[in-house]
Amino acid sequence: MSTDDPRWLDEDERRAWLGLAHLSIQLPAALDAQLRRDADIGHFDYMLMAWLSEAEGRTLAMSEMAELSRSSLSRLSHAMKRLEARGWVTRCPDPSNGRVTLATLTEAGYAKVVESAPGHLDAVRSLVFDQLSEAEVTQLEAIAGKICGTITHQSTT
Amino acid sequence: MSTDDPRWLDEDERRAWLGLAHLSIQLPAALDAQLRRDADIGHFDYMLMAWLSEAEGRTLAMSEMAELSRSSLSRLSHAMKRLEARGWVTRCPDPSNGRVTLATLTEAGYAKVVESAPGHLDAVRSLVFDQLSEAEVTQLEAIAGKICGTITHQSTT
DNA sequence: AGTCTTAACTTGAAGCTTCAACTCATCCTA
DNA sequence: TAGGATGAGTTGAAGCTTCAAGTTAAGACT
Repeated sequence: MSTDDPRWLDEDERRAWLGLAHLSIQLPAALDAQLRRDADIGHFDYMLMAWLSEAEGRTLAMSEMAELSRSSLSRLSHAMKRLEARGWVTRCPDPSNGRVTLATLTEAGYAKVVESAPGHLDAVRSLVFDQLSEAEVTQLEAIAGKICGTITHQSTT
Repeated sequence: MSTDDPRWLDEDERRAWLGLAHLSIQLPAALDAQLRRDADIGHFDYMLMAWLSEAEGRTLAMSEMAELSRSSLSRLSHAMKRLEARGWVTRCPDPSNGRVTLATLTEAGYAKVVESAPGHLDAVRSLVFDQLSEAEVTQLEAIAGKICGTITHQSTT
């Protein structure tokens, strides 16, 4: 793939790259820290429960969750084992398709989400959206969409 | 911090948030995968060597590297131990200040960076900058800068 | 029916990160 | 100048993620 004379980044690109690199380290770390400190749960695990809480019957198939959370099935499976051990979700085989596993949020799990959502939302607001203009929010969506779209395409190709 | 009636995200914000969340999962994973596959090294470890390769005398203090890479000293220390074991860096106490440790890239380490840089650069180009207009590059820098600035401030405050 | 392949997970080990505790050096202050 | 505080870094254990291998179920082919 690489040529003998790669096109290096120009000054603008370099600065943007540094910014993006820092962003993708610091933002997840900050959100994770908030949730761990205030709710004793990691960001990934929280997101899983949040997805479940919004789903029909608070239930989703493992593979649906893997897509939503952009994670491997393996990572998801380990995470769900943790959540199951804490009594926040249950898993059972889908009666209509034996190789699908359905995960359901328990009452306790739902309560946990409801309890920790405001603090998390505050963090997202104050770190991200309070800092950006409306225009920047739109730009951010476009930029993220383009990059993620490319990644998804490249790995399937 | 959280009020009883948090301000939820509106539709635009929600989409932007989803995009940003996916971006900060997928982009690091994609870059890490490229480097691991093509150069048998992780993205974080690679970045450390890249920083060193650009520094005066290919040498930096551990704490300088921690700032540059936005990582904890602990994470850095473990990573440097890996790189040291592979013969790519050396560490020694700063003669002029006994509590500073200076890390230096070895010849082998420099060669490793030179060898793997083009492939990594290609990935960054094709995933990020080939997808964005000049305007978007500028926007990205501004957006990332604002968010990271806030995070840095909040944790020091 | 019997075998082959693929899909949807699960598991255990290895690797990386985080956290808390510790060491050692330097600075400050009385 | 002794004693405490702070700064820089290391270490080991615990937790999380990734990777490779294994399991079970559903189609597909013969």
